[in-house]
Amino acid sequence: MHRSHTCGELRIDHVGESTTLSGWVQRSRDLGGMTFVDIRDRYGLTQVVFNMESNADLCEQARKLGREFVVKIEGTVRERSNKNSNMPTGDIEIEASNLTVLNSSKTPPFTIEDETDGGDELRMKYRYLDLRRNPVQQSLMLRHKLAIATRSYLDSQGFLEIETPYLIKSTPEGARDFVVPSRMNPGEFYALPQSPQTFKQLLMVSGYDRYFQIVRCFRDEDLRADRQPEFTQIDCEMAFVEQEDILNTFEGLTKNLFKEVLDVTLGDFPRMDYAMAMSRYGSDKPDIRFGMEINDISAHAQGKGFNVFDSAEAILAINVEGGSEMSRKQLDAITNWVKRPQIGAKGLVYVKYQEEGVLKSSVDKFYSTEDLEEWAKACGARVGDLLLVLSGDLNKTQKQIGELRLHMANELGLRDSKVFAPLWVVDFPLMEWDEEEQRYFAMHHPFTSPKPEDISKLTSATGEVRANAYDLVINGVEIGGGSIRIHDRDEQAQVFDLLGFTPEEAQAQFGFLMNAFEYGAPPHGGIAFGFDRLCSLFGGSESIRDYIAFPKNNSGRDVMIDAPAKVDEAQLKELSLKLNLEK
RNA sequence: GGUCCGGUAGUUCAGUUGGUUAGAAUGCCUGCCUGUCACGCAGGAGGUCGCGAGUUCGAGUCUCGUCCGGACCGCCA
Repeated sequence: MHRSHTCGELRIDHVGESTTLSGWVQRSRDLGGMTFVDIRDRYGLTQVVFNMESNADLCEQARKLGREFVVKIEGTVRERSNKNSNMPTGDIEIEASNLTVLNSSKTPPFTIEDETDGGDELRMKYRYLDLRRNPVQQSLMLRHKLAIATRSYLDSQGFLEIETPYLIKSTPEGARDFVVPSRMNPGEFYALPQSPQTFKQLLMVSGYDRYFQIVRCFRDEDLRADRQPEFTQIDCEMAFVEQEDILNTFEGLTKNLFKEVLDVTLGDFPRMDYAMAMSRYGSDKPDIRFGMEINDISAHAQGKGFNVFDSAEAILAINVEGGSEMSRKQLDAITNWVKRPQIGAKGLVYVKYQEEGVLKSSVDKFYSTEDLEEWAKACGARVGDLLLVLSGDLNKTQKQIGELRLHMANELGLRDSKVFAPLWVVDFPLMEWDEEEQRYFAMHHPFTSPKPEDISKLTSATGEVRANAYDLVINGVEIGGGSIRIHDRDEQAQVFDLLGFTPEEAQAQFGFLMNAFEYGAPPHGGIAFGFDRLCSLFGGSESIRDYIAFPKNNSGRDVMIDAPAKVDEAQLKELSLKLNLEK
């Protein structure tokens, strides 16, 4: 037996008991006559004491222990004379009677502590050591709790977890596929699923009317802090439902997870249509933890001789409460921020509401105090506030000022990770026009149904058709998204047609689905939650990598195992593949 | 495909206008120390300044290229 207790469980009540602990040496303190060694496992930390007086040999052995040695300690639980209230086991210590080194360790390249001295790169290379650190273990435990709570809740609601294949077929729509060559079918490839979308719809056709799966998905696109090439979804689908049923069901799941895992009680989620989200927040995933909404002041700002505004399609402003004290330097910094290529604004106009009747702006030459008061009124600004104004093309300016809104909120500390503001964004457009390719693309995916009242516009005003699609947004993060699907063959064929598929292409790519619709497909719809993002939201971190045991780096590499890697010639030959590495 | 930031001791970083032997903290090693818990004290070892060219009397420092890491834009139905 290597242990009778974990390193996190012994308390004052255990005093006098004999115990066996196994774990890693966190740190040792050699005081000459006695040596303290802290032993760590994922449950906690326990102090072991060795004394020259009572057992000199053992104490000598203990002095030789290095960090991260794996040891087995046999001894007696004793009350400490000097207690440490900072640790749960701080009232007791183990007086060792025996010490076994189960394995030695090289000195790790970084310290295995909460505040490690290791940088990201090194920690990823030695991820197995990073995973020993308490904050990382806490993150993975949080992930586990969320997964268990999800399964438990959905099970209680009658959902079945059903696995779908990972080796499927590549499709042209959507993200790039990861592709897997087939040895037995030379020249042919599987693709890894971007989501189990079509399979879960087929399960609906098959009558499994409540399905879910915590499932890995794959997309061969560039990475971000919140985007990995393989990621996990809580993928769900229901039959015989309308949008309202889905929203209620998964609002229920979300509330339950917050209650179970964080003990946070959420009220009912507000609903906001896409058009309003864009006009008020400049984003389809608004952060509504704070106000600072976007105001259109075009009516007040045009026709006064300021050419930049007069020639703009839209003039949009946000009101930064209490911002009128900002220095020239601060305002210049904000101006530079919006002018960065990533934002791409040409410039920034500001108005400081300094006192009643005193408004100072960067465009005083063109606007009177009365004009500026009009703006302030339109934005609900009061004395002490600051207006920030961007102008230009409506869609672009909306997004830019939406970004500025988030930037200012970050600067002002308005985005508290302990506060949760969920909402449903609904009524997304069905399709978006792509200038480059001169065709429509499905905004959600091609299986999304149009709103019945907009179906008449499908061919005449395609871009105006709204979809039965919805996103769950929390704190400006898209946590989930879904739709009521098309379940009628002809309607699905029409949508493929609008997306530029020939009937033959549609049949070749998605014939299996459309054929299935001919055999009694029930009305159905669903949603998928980004599970990694949900974890990071619950854990209060920006990066999902903290919640993935073995994540990929910025370039999609696993630096620990050094993947991807070349395969040898024989392997290529077996797969009937030849490399063409010219650029 | 693009923009920006970074790469100096095991690690995290500093390094002025281009100028003597490249520093700090921490970790590591040695010694001392009986109540520490970031123990303390004393001493020591540890460097291809990512790599390659160039400018210069002289490059960690400037220029170009390249590799690696990070953030972002495009992309992500």
